[in-house]
Amino acid sequence: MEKENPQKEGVVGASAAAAGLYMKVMTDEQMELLRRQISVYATICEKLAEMHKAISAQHDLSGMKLGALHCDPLMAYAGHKITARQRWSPTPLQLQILERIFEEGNGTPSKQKIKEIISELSQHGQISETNVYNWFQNRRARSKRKQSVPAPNNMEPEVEAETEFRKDSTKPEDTKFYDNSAPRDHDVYFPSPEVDPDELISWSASGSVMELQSVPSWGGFDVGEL
Amino acid sequence: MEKENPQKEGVVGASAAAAGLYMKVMTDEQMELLRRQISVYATICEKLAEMHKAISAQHDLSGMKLGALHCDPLMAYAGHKITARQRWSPTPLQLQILERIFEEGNGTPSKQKIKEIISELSQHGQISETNVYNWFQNRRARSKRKQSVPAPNNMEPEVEAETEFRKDSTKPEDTKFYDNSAPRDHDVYFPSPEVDPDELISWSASGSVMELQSVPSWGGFDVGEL
DNA sequence: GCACTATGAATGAAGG
DNA sequence: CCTTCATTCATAGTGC
Repeated sequence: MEKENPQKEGVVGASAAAAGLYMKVMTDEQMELLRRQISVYATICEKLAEMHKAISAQHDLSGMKLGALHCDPLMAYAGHKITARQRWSPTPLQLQILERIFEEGNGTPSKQKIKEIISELSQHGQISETNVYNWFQNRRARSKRKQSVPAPNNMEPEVEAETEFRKDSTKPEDTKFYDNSAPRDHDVYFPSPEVDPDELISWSASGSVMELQSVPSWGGFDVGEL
Repeated sequence: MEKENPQKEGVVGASAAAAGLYMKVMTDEQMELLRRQISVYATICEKLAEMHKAISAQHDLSGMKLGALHCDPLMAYAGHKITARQRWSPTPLQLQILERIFEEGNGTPSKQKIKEIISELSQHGQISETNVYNWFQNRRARSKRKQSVPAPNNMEPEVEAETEFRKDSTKPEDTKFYDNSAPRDHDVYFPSPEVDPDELISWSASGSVMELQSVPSWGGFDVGEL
């Protein structure tokens, strides 16, 4: 309730930036893409969980009906939970394709194009033309707003006390910035759960998990701790 | 404090975008996003390690409790509290102003109004246009709903169990793509729709975790430029 | 501590 | 295209 310390946050951010702690170049698009990718990762993880459960079940009972029973919590993914969702939502794969097409500079979603896209996307799940159309519309509008970040010429020497205001102005259109109540600085990047490094080493040695995507930018972070 | 005209920034941003090369230092916002994502990543790693361990152990001991124990948290990984990501919350003062504006019959929060509101609210704490926008949107939707709900008398008994119990609160942030997609093939995120437990065992035994799935989409990760 | 609630935020869809 | 609505997700705060 006492989150009335916006100014402070701004100062902190400024000092941190000045320290060169997180000076990274990355566009919003890239950020978004990264987010999507990791999202896929999360999904995969869940899927793995399901598999694991299946394996476990296999050891006990070889019955096939176990599928429904054991994966009950995960049935959400399996699909049809009683009634169909009223709202369409792209599957990760579809999303991938859509993103790709979107980035291809094919800014104009023409009817013809949509038809093609549809035929491709329908391979990965149910989809309709309106879905695609809407998606592109929304995507475009969104990315338009996303473009509002620190303007380049903001790198003026005077970055002192004015920082908070500058921040405000740097994200005019859309800022899902949740400072306001961020007394702590950005020292803690991620929780780094109590994972035994040994375990991680075991699998990381046999199969390179983390490297598969090879996100160079991550090098700037303490990912090595993982 | 309108000395900072958001519009000005917008123009600047536009020109930068027009240049087609909007390289910029990461904002706190971006930083937050990235941190969060990495957090998820870290969590996933942990879970993967656990699972791997569980599976390995299972080969030796027939005890199922181990597997179950490890599996549960895996599915519930969604609980990822990740890092402290504070979402914006209006300060009491801001809230007052917002409420007042809302009651003023200013039911339609147009872009221009938002800008005005912003410049006023920013004096009392960090805030962005999106925050204001969302606030009004939510506010309106909420009051609208509150009105229709208290009259269930005439309402037809919606026997839809569709509203599933979301109390499980263990929903991953990425479950947005529930289903709705493929009754016939929901291999959405995975190359193989119906995964054979046998295959899983094979890879789990070999140790290479990520290779098995060979997520095609990931190959397209266009972050090479990053 | 876990479950519930309130609410900020994301996004698909519709309207103009 | 741009704006708006509706639905849903995620999380912070709160009560058991």
